[in-house]
Amino acid sequence: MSQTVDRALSILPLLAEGPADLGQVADRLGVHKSTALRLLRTLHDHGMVYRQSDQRYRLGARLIALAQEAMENLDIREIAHPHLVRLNEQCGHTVHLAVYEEDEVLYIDKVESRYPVRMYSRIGKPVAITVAAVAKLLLADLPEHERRALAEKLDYPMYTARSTPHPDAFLRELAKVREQGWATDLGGHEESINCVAAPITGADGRVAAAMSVSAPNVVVTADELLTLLPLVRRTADAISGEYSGRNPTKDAE
Amino acid sequence: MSQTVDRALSILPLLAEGPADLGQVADRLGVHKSTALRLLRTLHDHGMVYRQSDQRYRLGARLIALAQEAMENLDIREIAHPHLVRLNEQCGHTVHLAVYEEDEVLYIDKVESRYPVRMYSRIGKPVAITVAAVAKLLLADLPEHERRALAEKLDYPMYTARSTPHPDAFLRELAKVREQGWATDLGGHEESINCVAAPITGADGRVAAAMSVSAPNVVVTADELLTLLPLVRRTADAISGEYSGRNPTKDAE
DNA sequence: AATGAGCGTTGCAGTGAATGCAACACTCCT
DNA sequence: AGGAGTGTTGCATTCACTGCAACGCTCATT
Repeated sequence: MSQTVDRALSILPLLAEGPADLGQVADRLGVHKSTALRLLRTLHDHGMVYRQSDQRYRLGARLIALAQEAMENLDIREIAHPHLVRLNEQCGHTVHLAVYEEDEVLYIDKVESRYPVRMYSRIGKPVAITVAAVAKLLLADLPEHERRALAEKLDYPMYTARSTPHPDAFLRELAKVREQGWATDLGGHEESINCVAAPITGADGRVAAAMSVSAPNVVVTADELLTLLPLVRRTADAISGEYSGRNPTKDAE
Repeated sequence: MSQTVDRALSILPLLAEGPADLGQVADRLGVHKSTALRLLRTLHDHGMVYRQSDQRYRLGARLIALAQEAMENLDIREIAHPHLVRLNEQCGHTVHLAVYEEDEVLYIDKVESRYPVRMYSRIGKPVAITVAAVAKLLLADLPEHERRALAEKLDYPMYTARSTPHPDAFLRELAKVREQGWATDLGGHEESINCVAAPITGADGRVAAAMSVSAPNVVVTADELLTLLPLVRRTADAISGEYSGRNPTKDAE
């Protein structure tokens, strides 16, 4: 809506790919160098971009700090964290918490596996939306038309042979997930990694977040992992209860 | 420099404090509601802010994702991480990695203590700049005038009785740190937590990052923690060597 | 039901802020 | 020295942003 701001903000994802100099930024924005310079200067004043010693620009520290605050303000995270830790203590595997927002699913918390073999993922990283178990739960709860529209719009990268190949398959999977109230990803993202996930619901019954337990084949088989499902669901329900205010929040934890 | 962008970016820290509605944003920016609306819309289109169900705005998922990418692009982090993990395995305490950028010091990596008592800190969070051991190292390396200017500009919150009280004390501490090549924080941020830190230098000899080991009194005394100093310095030097390209980067780790 | 307050939203006219240009400063090659 | 490639600045033009005022909507209140 606002041309100037639009252009300025377009610079950020561009720099996220890697540092760029003034000319490159101007080119990719399709504006004159001087225009790009002034936009970058404004971003710089706000700490959103940083000028490194070779004069090129990259994303700045303030951006990271802001994102940090943004995450801390997500109160579901606060509530869920101790539960995730407890679950991790019980099963030993990696535990994730994710939320959906505007066509993206994001990990917002993680408790690392206690086993030496860990999976790669990072808090703040967008999830592989077409295959991740948590993504399925979050998308399955969208209103019908929104879900369809999103499914059509997405890319369906074939991470592995078991990745969701196309919108139809995805929508069928979502229907199933919606039906059963939990989800899995059995090697759909990385060949040797399986996940089981359960939804966390708010006071209105909508799915507010999703959590999962992930483990590589070398540690437990998919079948063994599935035996954890009741535990995962109980944990998710406990978080739901607290989040929706059914259980009074306990100060001492 | 650019009014519109300036205003738009000013909205972000404002929302970082917590969700706000249109009127509040407009007031705090000192602009008309319609102006604020259009700025927010643009931010929204870029996923930088999110409109929650009660219509209020908060920071959005894209911001978090961008910050994530920004951190992954910091190659010093990539290089340092395995060293930090190894150090953690050796001593068991919390290990931090921090960088300085435009008047701020930011934690960019962290390996959690293996002891049950952990300290609070988060990747991406700005460091308590006047007391943290890593901050001292990073600031001690600034050019004289810049260091003075910054020292004058900072706030000096008295987190504890041992916090740095004022610019003079801070500058003296920085001089000492610069001299000895390592730094400590003995209860200056939290009464019961001590840190030892060492600098990581780049090819040009400047301090590019700093790392620290932190532990609460209940686990080890300050004196015991200080015995780890040689180990911390060796680790920092190893990272420095790799970062500055003196040691060829080993693919197999 | 009707009233009104408190929001967010939209069209519009005026104007000031952003734009692109061209000239300049600077560094790094050859 | 010359020249190519940067980033930077001043300036005139104009177009995009602004503030206003009117509208629509939801919620309380009577």
